[in-house]
Amino acid sequence: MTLKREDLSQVVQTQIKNPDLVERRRRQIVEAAVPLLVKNGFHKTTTRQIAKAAGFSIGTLYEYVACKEDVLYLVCEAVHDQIERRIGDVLSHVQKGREALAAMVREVFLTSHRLSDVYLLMYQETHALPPQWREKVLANELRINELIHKGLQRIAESGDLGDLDASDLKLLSHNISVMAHMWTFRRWILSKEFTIEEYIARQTEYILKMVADKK
Amino acid sequence: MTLKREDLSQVVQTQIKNPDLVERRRRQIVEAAVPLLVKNGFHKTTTRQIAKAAGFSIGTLYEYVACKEDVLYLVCEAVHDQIERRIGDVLSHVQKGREALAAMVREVFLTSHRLSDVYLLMYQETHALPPQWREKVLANELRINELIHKGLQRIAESGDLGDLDASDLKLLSHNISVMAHMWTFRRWILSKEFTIEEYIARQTEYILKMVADKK
DNA sequence: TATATCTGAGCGAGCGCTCAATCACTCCAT
DNA sequence: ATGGAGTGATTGAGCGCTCGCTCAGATATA
Repeated sequence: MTLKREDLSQVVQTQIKNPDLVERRRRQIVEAAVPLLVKNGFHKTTTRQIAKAAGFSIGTLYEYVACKEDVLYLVCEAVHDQIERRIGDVLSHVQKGREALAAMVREVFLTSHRLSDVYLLMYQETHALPPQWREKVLANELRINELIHKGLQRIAESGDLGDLDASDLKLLSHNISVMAHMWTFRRWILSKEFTIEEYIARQTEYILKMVADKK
Repeated sequence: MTLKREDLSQVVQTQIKNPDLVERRRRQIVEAAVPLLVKNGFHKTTTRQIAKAAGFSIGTLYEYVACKEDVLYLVCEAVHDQIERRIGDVLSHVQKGREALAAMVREVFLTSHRLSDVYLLMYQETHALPPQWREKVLANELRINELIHKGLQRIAESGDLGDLDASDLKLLSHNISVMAHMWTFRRWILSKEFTIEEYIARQTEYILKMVADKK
């Protein structure tokens, strides 16, 4: 579910009348901001830098954004949007059984891998957001987890995953998310031992063990 | 292994002659800084606030610390120190077999739980440190993981954990760490479903499955 | 002409850090 | 005993600078 224009403008204020322009400029802002934020962090990145990288003046930046935090929020929204779409796609044609689980895990891990820079950024800088938006970002994270959870449920219904109750499935979905994020946080050490593919293969084995029958 | 006075003063500069005083004042600084940093983050916390909370003036603060980042570094050192000591203690009289593993896991999780505020802080603010010290902090994190790894090795040697090769044990130790940290990052949602004890119990089960024999 | 959008010099607040002055304490010459 | 010189530690007003944000005017568009 993409965040619609009206939703956005309710949250992030602007004086500009043309909604298409707002959307276009905000995309520019996000695209310009991401590499800067990833490289220097939120606090060391200046609004002037962002404006310059986006190709217009600070004055203009502040026509599309009410404060610096808005930029971070727009970035978070955009990223979660992208993640949700990717994982949602894979889940939409999910099979049954253990191979399906493996496929889902693979996609979650790869998505996390591809977006690891921004993911790290989000983990580190979310707390710089005003409370209201921090909650929105957390809710987004939760929605992604809900996708994984749904996938697990559907796979579990097919029967060959061992007897797992509802809260098992919930906890397992978080475990999968976090094991995926682990590559983001610990790549500096893990990549000395494994490639991303090896990492996925190993972790998939462990996940399959976790969902196996009790002895 | 506690950081010795000489080691510290090599890293964090000071003009003060009396080493005991340096140690005492720095303890004060850390104790005063932690709650402020946890609550407001590194960038929103002022050096004046820290000095005031520690009970002396900014001037004095800067006699024991060369820059604001030093404070964060001292905090990280202190926390890692504490974690390492706790986990080290438990591992020093570790038994054999699966109960030993459960006991170790329990301690790692509880330690992570007790220090979750500061742990979150470290994850979020480490990148504000100068590169040289960020590396030192990462190295500390690695040393803690090494402890868990050693524990796993010793337990695995007793034989009833399934056939795990060296890199299995390494990856598993990271999994244990990260599952412990998960409680820090996702307490806001996990605690709706589980108490910390329930969480530990469930995750221990999963971990035991992960180290079990292949079918 | 009227409206929408863009510009960037400049404002003002806040913050890290300094340093001249002060205080506290020791020790020795008287 | 005591004055005072020397040393180490503390103080906090204030400097210098950065950065988020504004707004009066310029520019484009219809």
